[in-house]
Amino acid sequence: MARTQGSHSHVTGPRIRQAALRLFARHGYAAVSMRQIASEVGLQAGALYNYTPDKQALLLSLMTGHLEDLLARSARAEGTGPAEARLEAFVRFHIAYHLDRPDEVFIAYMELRNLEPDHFAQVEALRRRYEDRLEAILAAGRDEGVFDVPDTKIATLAVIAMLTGVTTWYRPAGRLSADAVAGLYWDMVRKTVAA
Amino acid sequence: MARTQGSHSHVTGPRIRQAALRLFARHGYAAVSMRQIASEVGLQAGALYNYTPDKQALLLSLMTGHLEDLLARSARAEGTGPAEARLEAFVRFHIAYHLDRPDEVFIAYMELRNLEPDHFAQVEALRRRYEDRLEAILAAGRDEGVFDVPDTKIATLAVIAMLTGVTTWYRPAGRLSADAVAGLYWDMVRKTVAA
DNA sequence: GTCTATAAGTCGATAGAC
DNA sequence: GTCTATCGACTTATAGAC
Repeated sequence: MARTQGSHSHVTGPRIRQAALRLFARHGYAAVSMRQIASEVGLQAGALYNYTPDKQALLLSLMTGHLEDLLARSARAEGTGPAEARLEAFVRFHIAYHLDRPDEVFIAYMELRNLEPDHFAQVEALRRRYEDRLEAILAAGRDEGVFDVPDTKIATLAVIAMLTGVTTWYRPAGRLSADAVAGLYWDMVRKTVAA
Repeated sequence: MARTQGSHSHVTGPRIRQAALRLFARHGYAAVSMRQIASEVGLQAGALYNYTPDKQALLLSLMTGHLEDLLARSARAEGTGPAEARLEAFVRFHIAYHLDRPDEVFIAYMELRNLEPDHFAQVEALRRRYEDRLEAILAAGRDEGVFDVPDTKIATLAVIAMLTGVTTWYRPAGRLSADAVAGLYWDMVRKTVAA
């Protein structure tokens, strides 16, 4: 039974992260001020510094949090079957996850250039690990003889770019459901790598 | 024989645009100040306003200039043959053009959210016209019976996303030439839409 | 066409009261 | 933990001298 304190740090922290995420995605990291974030949460700007050492650390934390979650969940979704089954699971997972978290996906890609060099390297390493998961599937399928992929690295980047592109146009109220979209993309990916 | 004037407006204007393009692509529109652009060209900030009414107009002009050039050149590259030949021409043109102008491509996509609503609509209309060119090719191929494309709109967006993705990883000094990359992508696109 | 100077406001971050 | 107040630096854009 934790004693009720005058503070709300356990709820304020997440609310700050959520507000920052939304504003960064909408207007861009450089265009959003700490005062705007604070105002969104109902605080004064100075109070934010109880939760983050500075604005840059807030951005970094949003990006690494997203990519670590992406990695952990993709591993669970992928399973251990034959390459084609793992590829289908990867495609359907990737689309569902990305359509569910458009803001996270957006800043993890668009705000890379606002990261200081050390932080950029950290984020790039996580992204690279995700790409490597897909490349391993393509290489396995080629070895099994079910995929024809002349260059697994290029094919990996091409497939990820194609799939991630859904976030630029998909709207929940649009003519296709997320599942229908995933089905169409899986058809295209399957043909792209088919032997 | 135009009289030599004390001014250099015919050369200063393009140099300002070039500096702005490079800086916007590198650091983002919101993170770049007019002073930085001026300094890059060897001017004081105030002098920039002889060439653009404000910072926003400079960004808009860079984006529309790029997209209008893209549209005009793609029309010439595409030709009038059968659908598969036009698709191959489109793919090879798109990759060559994008690898040649990474900064223009980057800001035309990344800085959309820094456009005022009217300007955003203007840029989106140009982008849409480019997408429509590809969709027309896919629809023609389906009618000819050489392509199997269940949803031409989705296929259009998927192919463009896949192709444009090259700009995020391609480096001229890398292991593959631009032509080799275009060949690999053409193989993948061909399979993606194949009947 | 470019300069200097300036207006009028915003920025990130900190200090200290409560 | 949050507030108010503030520092010093920076911002876009304009005015007027040359």
